[in-house]
Parts: sequence; structure tokens; C-alpha cells
Amino acid sequence: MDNYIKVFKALSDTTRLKIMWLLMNIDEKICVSEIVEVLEVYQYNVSRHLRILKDANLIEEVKEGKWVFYHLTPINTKFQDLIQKSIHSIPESEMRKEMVKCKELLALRD
Amino acid sequence: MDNYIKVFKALSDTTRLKIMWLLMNIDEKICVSEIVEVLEVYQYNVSRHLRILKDANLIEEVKEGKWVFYHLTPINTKFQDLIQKSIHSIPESEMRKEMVKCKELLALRD
DNA sequence: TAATCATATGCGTAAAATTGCATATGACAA
DNA sequence: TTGTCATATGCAATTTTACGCATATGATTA
Repeated sequence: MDNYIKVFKALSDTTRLKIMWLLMNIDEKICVSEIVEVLEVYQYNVSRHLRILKDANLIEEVKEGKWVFYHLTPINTKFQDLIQKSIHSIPESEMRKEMVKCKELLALRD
Repeated sequence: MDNYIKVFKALSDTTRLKIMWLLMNIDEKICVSEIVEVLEVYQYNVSRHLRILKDANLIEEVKEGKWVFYHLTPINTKFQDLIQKSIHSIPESEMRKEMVKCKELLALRD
């Protein structure tokens, strides 16, 4: 039961749920400093929250030079699938501000 | 976002997740003292956990004489639906002991 | 009405999670 | 190799959550 608890616990924090929502709704991996800017949370806290999501097997990291990008863990189980879908079902209206900021940032990437 | 957080927080405790799993998997409402017996948790703690699930809108109560029965909240939103399904997808093997005990108890009800 | 059964809650404590600050690590650029 | 940028982490303080114990509430039965 512990692994399921770990997932729900990982999702029961605003910053972490927002990170997951963004990863579900933009179809891109995203790096730590981008999350910092979009969510307006201190870098050290973003790092910590990402760790918790990773430990719950919700996200994975890819290192690229100085940067560490994060993306959703590919779906392996029915449970994972339904959890991802449940996050996806959270309406964009809950994330309007962050979504605007995120799109702006991604547009400027290159 | 707070209501979504509240749901995930409510589910991130073993006792509460087990209660939800039981409610999903038996097709019955169940009363406090039955949960106490099935999960082997003190009555006062079961009551408190039930309150948290109720406050998260996951369950509802029905009073019948001395007893208070709890059942799942009927599905209103896509999110609720997916959350319920995700709990349902937790394999019975995680709950074998509790499920046996629960079925025994329900069989003795009348 | 008193005793009893089922459930809920106030209060203090223990344990866990989150944060801020300082700083470490690791990669790249000058 | 030194400096800078991106990310991670140790530690202490704070906040939140869970628990045990005692007891309250509310309904039923004797």
C-alpha cells in the first residue's frame, strides 16, 4: 500500500500538483529554473518538490549540460494512468496564470 | 486548487486509503464500528479519518439509529470519477486480510 | 430515568512535512 | 583554473498532521 500512499502524498501539495499539471498540459519536458519562474517558488524548494515527485515515480529527470529537465514517467500501470488522467482533468481555469507564463517562457526557448 | 489538494491529502494516509478501497470494493455502506473491526484502528481514530474523507467530499454519511454509515459520494465530476477509479485499480492483494475480514463481518450482519 | 452502546471531539504530545538560509556540487565559459 | 550559472542539500525553525487518553454527545434499551 505504501507506494500508493507515496503517490497521493506527493500530489497533496500545491507546488507539486501544479508541476504535475504543467507537465501533463504542455507536451514538453521542463527544467528547474523554468518551473521556478512559472510558479514563483524558490529554486531550492522546487528542487525539493521535484525530488518528492521523482521518489513517488511520477516524474523522471534528464540531464542536459547545466540543466536538469523533468518529464512525466511513462505509464506502466492502470493506477498511474488513472492518476495522470485525474490530474489532467483539473480544469485549466485553476492554472490560468501559470499556464500563460509557462507558454510565454516556452516560446522564448530558442 | 485547494479542493484537489484536499482530496489527495485525504487519500495520503493508510487508514483512509483502505477505507476508500473497501467502500469501492464492497458494494455497501459500512458503519464506523465495522471499520474499526476490519482495520484494527481505534474507534476515535476511525471517526477522525472519516471526517477528513467527508471534508474532502469523498464520502457521505447516513445516520441510522445509533449507527452512522458511510458510503462513497456519488460521482459529480470527471476528477472524482478518475480518483475513484484509481483507488479501484489498487489490487486486492494489497488488501487481502482486510477484505476477508470485511466479507466475514458483512455476512454476519443480519 | 438510568444504563448502555455507537460515535465524535478537546487537549496535549509526538512525529512528519515544509520552509528559509547557507552552502555544496557539477557543468560550462572566460 | 577561476568564475559563473543551474541545481541540490544540510541544518534549524516552523507548521501540519496523527495519535492517545479522557470525555462528550446522541440514540437505544432496561
